Amino acid sequence: MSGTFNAKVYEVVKDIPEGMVATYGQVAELAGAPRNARFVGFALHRNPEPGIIPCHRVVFRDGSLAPGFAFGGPDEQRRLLEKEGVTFIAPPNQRKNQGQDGFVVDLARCQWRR
DNA sequence: TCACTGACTGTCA
DNA sequence: ATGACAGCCAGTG
Repeated sequence: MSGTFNAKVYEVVKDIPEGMVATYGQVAELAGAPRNARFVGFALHRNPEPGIIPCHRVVFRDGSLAPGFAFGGPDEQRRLLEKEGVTFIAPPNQRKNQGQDGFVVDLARCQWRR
C-alpha cells in the first residue's frame, strides 16, 4: 500500500465517532481531495483493515448507504448505525437510485462535524 | 509500464 | 421537477 490518499481515508474514517456518520465527499475533503469522493469508496471497498474501518459510517451525500455493497446487508447496516445512536429518517427519494432502502441517515443530526 | 475502472458528486438538458 | 452525463484521482490488473 503506497501510504497515500487511501491511507488518509482510513485515518479519517476511523476517526468518525460512534453515532455519527460522514459522507464520501466529506471524507474525501478531509483526506485532502474534495474531488476524490469516488475513490473514498474504492479505498473502503478494498477494506485492508476489516474491523478497524467502520465503512458503515460512511454514507452518500443524501444519507443513504452503499447499495448492495454493505458488509453484511443494508438492513444490517441500518440496524447497526441505529444502534450506535444514528438517527434515521424516512423520505429519501431525493435522487433516483439512492435511498432505495426507504431509510436514510439524518445528516442534519448525525453528520460528523470536525 | 500503460490503461481501465471505480461504495461519488455536481451540473447540464 | 426528473433524467442523464461528465469529471476527478489513484489503485489494481
